[in-house]
Amino acid sequence: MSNQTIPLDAETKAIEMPDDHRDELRLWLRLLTCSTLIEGEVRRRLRDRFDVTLPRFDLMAQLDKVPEGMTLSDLSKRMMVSNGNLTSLVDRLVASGHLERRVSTTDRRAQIIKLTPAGRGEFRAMATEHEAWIAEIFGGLTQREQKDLMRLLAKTKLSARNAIMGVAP
Amino acid sequence: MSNQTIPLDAETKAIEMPDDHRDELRLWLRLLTCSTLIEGEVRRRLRDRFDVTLPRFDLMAQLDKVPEGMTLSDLSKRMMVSNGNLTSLVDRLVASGHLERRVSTTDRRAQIIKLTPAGRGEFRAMATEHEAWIAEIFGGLTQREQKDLMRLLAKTKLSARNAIMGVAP
DNA sequence: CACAATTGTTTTATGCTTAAAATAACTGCA
DNA sequence: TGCAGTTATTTTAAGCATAAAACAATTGTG
Repeated sequence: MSNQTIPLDAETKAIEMPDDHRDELRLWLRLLTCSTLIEGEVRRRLRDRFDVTLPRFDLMAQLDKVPEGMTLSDLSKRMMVSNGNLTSLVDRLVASGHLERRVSTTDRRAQIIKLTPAGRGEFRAMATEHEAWIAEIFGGLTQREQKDLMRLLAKTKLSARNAIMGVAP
Repeated sequence: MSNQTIPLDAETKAIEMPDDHRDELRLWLRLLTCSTLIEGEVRRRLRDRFDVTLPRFDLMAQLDKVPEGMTLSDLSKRMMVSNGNLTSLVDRLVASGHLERRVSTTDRRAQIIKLTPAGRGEFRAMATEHEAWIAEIFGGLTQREQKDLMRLLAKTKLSARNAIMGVAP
């Protein structure tokens, strides 16, 4: 398809370079670094403070938003993880008393998963601290910068989705 | 520590809200969504086009930058993964002929890992396509927007590092 | 030299993640 | 009704990831 870039080094742009995509690559690596850095710190704190993993926290966060609960399939769509993944995750959270599952009355294949009162209480406590951690982590940015970043990330998300889904021509 | 501004923008702010960090939370979730979305697509394409996983690609990318190779410890620092993690990853890539390991001449504990010529050739081919994918994914942003995003992410990285390490007072 | 501390790597136990295959229940329709 | 196709979930096999423990070799210091 494309002619590849001839990797002359950093400052030598005098010579022509048909497809230079290194700026985008740097941008992606920086985005990934930020994400990895923050995610790692959140994992660490959840573990140290509450002895909980991020996947379990995320799962409870989804359920907290929907008090009546939802099926495993709904949950897997919302969390953007595979269905099989959730089976064992939910199992463990049921075993620890955070979640409750009951078979749907209208569809015997499906199960409705929801937080137990205890699970909800525990989650809320964690969520409050979690929110403060995130505020601390982004504290070096001004309101204005946060707003700009938000906008640029929204645009990035759209751009990525188009590249992934294939943009309708 | 800091008194935060009370963001009076949305509709629900008549009632008092002592610590509202929801904007930062939204920002973090958006950053994470972008990162997850792009990473997932890169994984998918690496797998479909080259039958290689992202961790293996990343490992080879690090080694491609240093032709003389490096120790497992150096590699784990650069890749920000645990040492034990690399053991099996390197094993597999040695088995498939992409990597070569030899015991250091100066330190009998250490091993120098490097790409084989075949491994390097294969990696270069993958890297070229990979770079084009990333350019495609970020293609919806103007040069200006990319530059702004780069700057804001640099600042985010700094801010996060400060929160993590504990900023020197 | 001796030996404590450090450094480089592997092993172990545990958990998350996926894709693909298997199982079970539901739905639409001839 | 019967049955093909779809949908909900679980199982399986493989890989990635970590922390902590174990081991081995090196370094620094009295």
